[in-house]
Amino acid sequence: MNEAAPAGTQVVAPLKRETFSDRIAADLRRAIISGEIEAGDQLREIELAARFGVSRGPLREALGLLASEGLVVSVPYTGTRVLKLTAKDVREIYTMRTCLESLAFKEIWNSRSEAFATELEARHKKLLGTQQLSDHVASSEAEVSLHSLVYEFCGHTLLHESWLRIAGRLQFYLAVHQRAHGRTAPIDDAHERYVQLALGDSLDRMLDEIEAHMQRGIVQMEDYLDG
Amino acid sequence: MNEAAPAGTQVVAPLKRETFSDRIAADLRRAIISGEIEAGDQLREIELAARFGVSRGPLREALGLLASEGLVVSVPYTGTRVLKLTAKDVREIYTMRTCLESLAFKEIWNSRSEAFATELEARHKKLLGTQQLSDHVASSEAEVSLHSLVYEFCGHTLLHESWLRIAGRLQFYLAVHQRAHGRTAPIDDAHERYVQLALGDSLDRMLDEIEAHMQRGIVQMEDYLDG
DNA sequence: TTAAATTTGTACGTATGTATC
DNA sequence: CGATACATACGTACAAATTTA
Repeated sequence: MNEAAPAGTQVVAPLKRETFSDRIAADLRRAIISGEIEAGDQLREIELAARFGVSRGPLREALGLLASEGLVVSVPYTGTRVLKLTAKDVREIYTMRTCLESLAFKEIWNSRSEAFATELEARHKKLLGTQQLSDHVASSEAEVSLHSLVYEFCGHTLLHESWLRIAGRLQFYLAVHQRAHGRTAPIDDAHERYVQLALGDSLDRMLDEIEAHMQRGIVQMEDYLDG
Repeated sequence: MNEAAPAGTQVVAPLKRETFSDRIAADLRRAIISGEIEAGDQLREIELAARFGVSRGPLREALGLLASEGLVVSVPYTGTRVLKLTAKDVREIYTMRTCLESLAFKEIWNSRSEAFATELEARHKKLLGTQQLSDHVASSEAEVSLHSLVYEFCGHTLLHESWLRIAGRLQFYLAVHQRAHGRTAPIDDAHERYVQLALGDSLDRMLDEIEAHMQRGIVQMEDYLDG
């Protein structure tokens, strides 16, 4: 997850050299989401340390980061494995999202800026682009990025932090789901109405849309499991 | 090669399932909440490693855990410091709680068990006990424990996980606040109505109570900052 | 600019828990 | 049940990178 600075909020701080752990965590995250490392696979410290050209210290640190995001599961003295999502997990992600995203829109509603609107439409456009290219990874990333915007702009640090913690799992699910589906997105554009209402003038209708949007996500998942 | 066991490693006690990191994280958490280590203090790795009789490895792991709970803040190459709560932080904790706890009660409402009721009253009783003893740490722990119950019973793993991530910060704030106040609790029992409605038959009234309960917490904090 | 303090990363050895034969 | 292989957990010492004074 990139800590995208909102448009207009120029980061003054000189780019700090990221630590090895951060770089490795990012690489591993990408490998997991892209499916290069499959769900349930064991992550061996020595093997990965060699692969990334670092020692076990930073690598363990990176695994710890991914574990705190829930993307991998560590059991003391036994090992670390890539998360295997269950239907219950996905359902929980969606009910959680409904809760968090509703709060985010309540917080931001009366202070939505021009930059917010511009960036929202930009990310929507980007999402539509990736969907046509059938790039599962880019598409899932774009979808998460679109929904991230409200958290980035709402000014609620703790809420944003909580979102980042489940965003990785969501993107993981989206990528897996889309790969299994063989297509990159729902047939119709599920985000057209979302963007429109987010920039509209009725908070209540937006909150209803969030609820409905998430409900559609759950139904889609359950249909996939049955079919 | 070590010919004899170095002085620092007399920890020959048989390892239980708990790793060193977990034990140290728990010890540090307690030290921070109790005020033994003050807000803003720097946590030096070698110093702490010596204090707990472990090497840097497990200690860094423990710091990573606390950082993921938000109780300490790490900056690469500069150090790790104990969280210093701002008024905004506390406000965010309470709005977040409103959001999460409402969801928890919605989830559990139609499946509240007898065990849930029993345990809720037990924890309420325990809270009242600690408040009379003027034990700030125990009191803050008991209050967090009371509110934890619904998350433990609602069956929503992700929600419970999200709660645990902010529970530490909440307890930290409660302990600090109560120490500064010189008393352990609000003058009236703020949880009487909470428990009563949680076991009642109106979800809507419970949700209203959660909102009001959190609002009281915010007001109390702001009064304290002004006075 | 230099120097000190601290964190970060590397290397290798030992200890311990888990799993499997 | 025991032996063994394997991976993680932990210890120590040293080198490198970064920030601060």
